[in-house]
Amino acid sequence: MSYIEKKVITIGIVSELTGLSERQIRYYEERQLIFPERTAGGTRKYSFSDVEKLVDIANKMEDGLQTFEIRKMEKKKEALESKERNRMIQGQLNAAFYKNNQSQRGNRLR
Amino acid sequence: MSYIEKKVITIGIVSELTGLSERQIRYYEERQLIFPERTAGGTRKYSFSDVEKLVDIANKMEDGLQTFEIRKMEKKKEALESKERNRMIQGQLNAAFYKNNQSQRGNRLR
DNA sequence: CGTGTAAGGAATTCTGACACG
DNA sequence: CGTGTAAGGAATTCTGACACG
Repeated sequence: MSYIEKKVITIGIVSELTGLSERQIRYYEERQLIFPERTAGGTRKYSFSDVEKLVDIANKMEDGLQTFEIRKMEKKKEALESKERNRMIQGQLNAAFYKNNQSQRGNRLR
Repeated sequence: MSYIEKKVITIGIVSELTGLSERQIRYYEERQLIFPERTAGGTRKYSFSDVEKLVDIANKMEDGLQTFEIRKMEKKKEALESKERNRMIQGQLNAAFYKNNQSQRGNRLR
């Protein structure tokens, strides 16, 4: 896993990095917009990726969006990405199948 | 500045990431092997780069090196890098000077 | 709905010191 | 020299609640 995804930053630092209050950051978690991990003691840990997402959320909030709308946009984006992944896997399968077919045919010709 | 250099990780997390005790991590700072930043309240903040350096230090300590030896190796490495930087800058200057000379000569020939 | 705040408690971190080998 | 540990205090974070609009 790359550094950008590693959950290692505590909420105070995230607050400084994003300019958001800790209250806001916790609230966006309550609304299922971000998903920090926890230490054994219960302290939240965020990744740089989370920080980026929070900045994005902050921008959308400024645009007057509500948390549930941002949540929806997020889910839609994930659905698109999942579809794209499937399309690529399908492409690989097709390519492999085609290649396999070609070699089968070659065998038959000899 | 890239994420890897940003000082955002507290000592507890660094301890988990490196497997070193907090005591060890603080001691290596005392011996000038790492240089965390501080929050306004005085809490140490480390970067992923620091984490990597700590793992490297841990390996060297296992090899029986003493902190001052590791410190020396570090300084030597920095000196080499500085030299290399200078060499590259000199190279760029030479190239620019040569190019300038060529165009000067071209002007003279016409 | 989204955010500030005061409250009380728990987890985290800090420093300086003593101990051991 | 390098590290563990107990001590006391300060900074940080946590939750649940009340407030406002």
